Amino acid sequence: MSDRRTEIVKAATRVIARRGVRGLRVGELATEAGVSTALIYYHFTDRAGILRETLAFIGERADRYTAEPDPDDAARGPRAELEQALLLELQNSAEVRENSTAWGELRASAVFESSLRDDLARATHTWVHEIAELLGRVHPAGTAPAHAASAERLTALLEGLSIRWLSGSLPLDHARRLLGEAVDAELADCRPALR
Amino acid sequence: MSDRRTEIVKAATRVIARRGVRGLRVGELATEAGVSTALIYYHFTDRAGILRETLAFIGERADRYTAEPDPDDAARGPRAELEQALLLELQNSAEVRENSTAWGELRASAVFESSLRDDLARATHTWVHEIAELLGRVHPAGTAPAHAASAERLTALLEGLSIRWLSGSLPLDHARRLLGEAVDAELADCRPALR
DNA sequence: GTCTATAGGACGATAGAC
DNA sequence: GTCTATCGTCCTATAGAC
Repeated sequence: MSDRRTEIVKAATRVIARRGVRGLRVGELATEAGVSTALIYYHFTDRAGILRETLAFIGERADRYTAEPDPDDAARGPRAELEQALLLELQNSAEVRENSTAWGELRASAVFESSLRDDLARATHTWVHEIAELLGRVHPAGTAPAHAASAERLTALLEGLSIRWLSGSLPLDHARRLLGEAVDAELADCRPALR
Repeated sequence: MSDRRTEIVKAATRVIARRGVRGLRVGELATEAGVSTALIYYHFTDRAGILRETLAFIGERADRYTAEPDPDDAARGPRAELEQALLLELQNSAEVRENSTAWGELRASAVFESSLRDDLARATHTWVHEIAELLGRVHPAGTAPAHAASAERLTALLEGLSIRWLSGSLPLDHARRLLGEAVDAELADCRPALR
């Protein structure tokens, strides 16, 4: 991918984080990227093309967060790695906030645009799988299906807490605490056995 | 409120469930309601006015679901009432699906439109409070703060599972099972005591 | 590859008759 | 209260020069 294309995709991520997928205007994207609207159509054919590539970029970047743990966390063991992989997405840094916002928008848009659903389901599945694997390393006694279910609950909870945070219904530190407690509960493994 | 206004608000709920808050077109709403666009502006001033009243309607209707339990569930005790209050929102009936979709859109829109945030936070708080109260009746041994935290986790999880379902990343029966297990886990109360 | 300029259409909102 | 008709704006997409 050429540098220009990459620049435009990154600019699109910023605009989506600011205005939403459905608030993205090609003109505003052009200004953000410092190019003309015509150049954007030259590279991406149409608005749907911009969205498709940008959402793929967001999915990959979100994946990288969990797939490539911080070496410090890795050194502190799988438990720390797990907590970090989840809590990392509840942080008030510009990049994380941008990614969470864009990911939430991707999710919300897919409800009405079926063309996004396959990519989204795939990205979700990959993410859940990575968390399930971490759970397996923290808690080798548990079964694989139990870890899969825990991972699904934790990631869905994270998405729910994240959008509450971003929509102003839940302070960030409160969201982080709730998620931390949920991780503890999933690891406590005192729930009735597999149904 | 006049009959016509109510009709239009209900039509707007259907259009929002079909196209999203940001996909709502006044012309399409007019067709759906069987009136002219001019009449809509006569009743609601502008597009924002339509949205404001419709989102208030959605909030109230969602609230009614949990606030007015099915008499059968109430008779089977608070535990059944709690499970129903939560699982009720994961159902493939037209009305529930419509409400879940519209609620999710309201949530997602509030990330970018601060004018919606106050109403949304209030509605969320009311909902969490009702669930916390049910938890207190199921599990009188627990403390109020613990019930509040459980209610926040369960409702946030429900929102996360709901949008995964609606966006095609999670089958409905799977979502229902994950939520049921989470309810069991919150009631098992084996997590480390209040932090 | 990148620009300026603009065509063409969609949409929010209003005017004015009834 | 309700309609038909339309205005003005914003936005996607393209034409054509460099």
